[in-house]
Amino acid sequence: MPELPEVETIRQGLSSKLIGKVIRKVNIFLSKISRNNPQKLQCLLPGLEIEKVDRRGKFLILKLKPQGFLLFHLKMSGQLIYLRDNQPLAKHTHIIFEFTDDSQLRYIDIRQFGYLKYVKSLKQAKELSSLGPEPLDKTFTLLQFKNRLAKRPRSKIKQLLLDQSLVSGIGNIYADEILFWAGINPQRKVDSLTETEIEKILASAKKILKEAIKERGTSISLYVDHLNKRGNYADKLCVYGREGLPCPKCKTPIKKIKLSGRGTHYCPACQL
DNA sequence: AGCTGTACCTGCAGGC
DNA sequence: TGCCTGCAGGTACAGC
Repeated sequence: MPELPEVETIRQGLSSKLIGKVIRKVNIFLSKISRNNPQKLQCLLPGLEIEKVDRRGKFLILKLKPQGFLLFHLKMSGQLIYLRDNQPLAKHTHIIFEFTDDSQLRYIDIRQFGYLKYVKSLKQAKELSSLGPEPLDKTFTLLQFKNRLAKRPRSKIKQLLLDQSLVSGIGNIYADEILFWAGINPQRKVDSLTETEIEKILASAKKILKEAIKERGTSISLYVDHLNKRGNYADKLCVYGREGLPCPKCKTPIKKIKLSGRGTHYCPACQL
């Protein structure tokens, strides 16, 4: 479910709640969610303090004091919910972090694809080292984007927007929306794109991701923030999930195709 | 190297 | 009502 704007919304929310909290106890109900030995993790975490809440691509990172990091990947259906006190267990609650002030952080995941991993140093996290640049980073420029795309000239543009090693954080919803705003057909091969078109795609990516963060993410079905609240960007989607509905620009019905295994939505008239 | 299909899970919508 | 199929915001891996 969560792409960059959703994970960023959760990061901001958790940052306002978790900094300074000290872990008292960790309950792991479904051991496969933990990439570390669950018993070891349950021994190691109590007493550590949350120093900072970061995000890299679609990873959420809790920086711990005096040392260590907790990495979360929410994959399709993971949720991180903060609670002031003990509450009835939601179905599919797999991990509970209890803090010394009795508040809790719960990891909930219907499809069980997501995971948690503890590392002493971020250098040990190979899933982070293979990530491409942050699209909203000021240092991510047209030149850099162009050079990265140029390494895969025969690939389809949508496939590359989804490739986390090329640029991190974009998923299926925002890839479709980005290409709509750029007026580019998702099936276009990179070597057919002009410099102006690549520039439009980059500008569109920055604009849409920023707007989606402002709207606190997109809730189609499962996504909620750290307080169980839905995001508002679903109302602003132009193509994703709108097969057969009129294009907001030209009223042509939105088309849905399958592209590298993913549902792909676009306007056949506006996106050339 | 880079593509495709499959696997990992549960839940839901749609067709019959 | 219920059974069956396909699909879902992600990614890793096998096999070509």
